[in-house]
Amino acid sequence: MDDAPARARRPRRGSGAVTLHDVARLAQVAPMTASRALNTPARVSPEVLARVREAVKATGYVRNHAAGALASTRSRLVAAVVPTLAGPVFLPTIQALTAALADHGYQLMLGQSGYIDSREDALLDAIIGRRPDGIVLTGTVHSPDGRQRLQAAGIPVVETWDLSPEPLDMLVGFSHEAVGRAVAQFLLARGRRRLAVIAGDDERSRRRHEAFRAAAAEHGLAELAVVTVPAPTTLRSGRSALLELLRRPAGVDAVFCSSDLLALGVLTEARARGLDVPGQLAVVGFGDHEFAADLEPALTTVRIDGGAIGRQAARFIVDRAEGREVAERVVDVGFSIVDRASA
Amino acid sequence: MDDAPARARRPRRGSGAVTLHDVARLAQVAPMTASRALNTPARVSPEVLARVREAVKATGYVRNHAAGALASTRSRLVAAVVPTLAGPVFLPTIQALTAALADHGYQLMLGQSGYIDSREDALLDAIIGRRPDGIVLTGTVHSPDGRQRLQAAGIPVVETWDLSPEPLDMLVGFSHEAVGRAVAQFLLARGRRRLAVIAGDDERSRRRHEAFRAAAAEHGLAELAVVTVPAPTTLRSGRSALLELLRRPAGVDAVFCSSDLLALGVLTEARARGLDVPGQLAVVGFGDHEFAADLEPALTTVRIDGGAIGRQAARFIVDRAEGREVAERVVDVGFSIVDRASA
DNA sequence: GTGAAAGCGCTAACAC
DNA sequence: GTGTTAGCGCTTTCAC
Repeated sequence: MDDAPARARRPRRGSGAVTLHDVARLAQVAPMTASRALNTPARVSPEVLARVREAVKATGYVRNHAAGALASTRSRLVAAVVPTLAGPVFLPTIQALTAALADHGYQLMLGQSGYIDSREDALLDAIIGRRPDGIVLTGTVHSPDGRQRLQAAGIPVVETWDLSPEPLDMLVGFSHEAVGRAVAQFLLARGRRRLAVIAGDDERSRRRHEAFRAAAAEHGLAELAVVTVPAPTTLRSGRSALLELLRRPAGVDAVFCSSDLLALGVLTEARARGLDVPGQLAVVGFGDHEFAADLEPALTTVRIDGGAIGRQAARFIVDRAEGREVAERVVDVGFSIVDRASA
Repeated sequence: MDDAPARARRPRRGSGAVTLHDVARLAQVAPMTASRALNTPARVSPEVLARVREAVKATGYVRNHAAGALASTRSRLVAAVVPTLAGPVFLPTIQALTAALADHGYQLMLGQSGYIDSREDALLDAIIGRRPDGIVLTGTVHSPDGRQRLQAAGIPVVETWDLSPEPLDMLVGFSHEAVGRAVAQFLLARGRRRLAVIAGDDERSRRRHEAFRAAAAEHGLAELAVVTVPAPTTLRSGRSALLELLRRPAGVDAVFCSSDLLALGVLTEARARGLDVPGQLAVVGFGDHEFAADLEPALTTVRIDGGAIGRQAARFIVDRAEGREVAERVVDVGFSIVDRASA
């Protein structure tokens, strides 16, 4: 008695799934009322609410978010872009972000920008096309065109893991320069003089070791041994980097590695060559990866609270999406040097 | 001269962004033609194609996938569910999956099911609500209700990292039982007799070590020392598990760990106590994590090609989404024991 | 508190 | 090859 005759005229499209209309009909209310019962239960009478809920159960209805997103221009989808998932660095952030968003009914879309700029732009377009309620960037958008498109899209953006001077929009991170300086001072204070750096060839670790170098120079140390390894960093490159360092005639008594994995490589290679850590060589990592505390010797490293970054990013996005203007758009989560046995 | 007067009557809704209509108007074609120019360029005349492309550039148009999804009932969104991102086990799979899907214009949605069943069901609903073109499960859906809803939704499902006897739909994995047997035989063939297992307390590693135990029993070994550690496994729990093993009076000359991280913990603790590996203790890991080859001693482990699992899962989903029926719904990617120094 | 009407931006189906 | 029409399933707006 409903749309059966209409169906004869036109072939059925759509998914064939239960719709809100079906629920509404069963509950004997208007579709709009059913919608309200699900979204703002407080604005609906208890009896109607009960009937609708029953109908939902009876039909096995699951809302179609795509339709809702189209009508309301709120997708409750948040995109996260990482350079790559390979390094473990961003994992805690992504994990916390996913969880925090889920708590508010938001879902995470993941994109890997890789190291090719053209892919990054394509990814950005794919993301914007989905009209997410927010975009979380771990890593930077390189192309000016990409940055421009992001701004034009009017989607809230959170940049993370950095404290760039000109944020696109919102920002949660820490100062890589401050890390570099702090580690240099830490090592200097312990009497180390022949400093070295093993750094991934990415922008941020470059900035850390530049600051490290500058701080060392201020203390009268001219020479800094630097080995650059390709990102993402691995245990293997840590091993071979130490080998390279040891070949240098000047010698080395402290290494600052741009990741804990690299540091583990250094530890491994040092042991293989009978080099005493920290006696002959102090080793400092970066990230305070879960395994750092339990290494032999326990790894001195720079602790970054990746989870906090993810949670703050989620807060930023959700606040914006719910229409709350965020007062402070930049959050510095800081860092700390965890002083363990290796240095 | 177009809809300006209409706008006066009703307040403007929508996002205010450039729509396909705007592009079509500028290119002087019907919206449908503009749509075709973007989706099936081959079915449009070269001149029209050029005009549309120009209009896209001029306006900075980015398609609204949500609208497209609603109209076409194809979201080009694929959901992936992992128990947690914490362990590094599924990373290569997720990474390969994300990349392979992106190559075909699909985007990944990530969900963490955690270890709570109610959260899993909520997650499933959130996912189904987005009407993804496919769902990739790493780990199992536990609740019968959840499995039921998944099937009812009619969304292609790929279960991974396992070879369950009753797949929901499609499957790509390997046999955990076969792994357990193979490792037991490997160790037995090398003359090890006092076998031990350090296993995460998840379903699969339980099945690996059950098979391991059975194979050992077949060879006349009655006793098997087992230490169970909470998932996700860590280096620390590897260290303390070895400690516990060493306390047993029977002694141990070989350990099969349910992850490489656990094995690294065992290696670390063994060294701290002056225990020779592989002389006094053979150590076998699981996963062939990137660092395994470069440990000291290099870790003998079970290699699983996580990337291949991800790529095959992507192939399954994309094939289905494009309407190609997949002939073989189950793919066994197998495994291999990488024979290195630690055993 | 509830309902009717009018789209959100796109594409399937059918003509021409 | 191109255009017209009619929705996809939901929510906004406005009236009651």
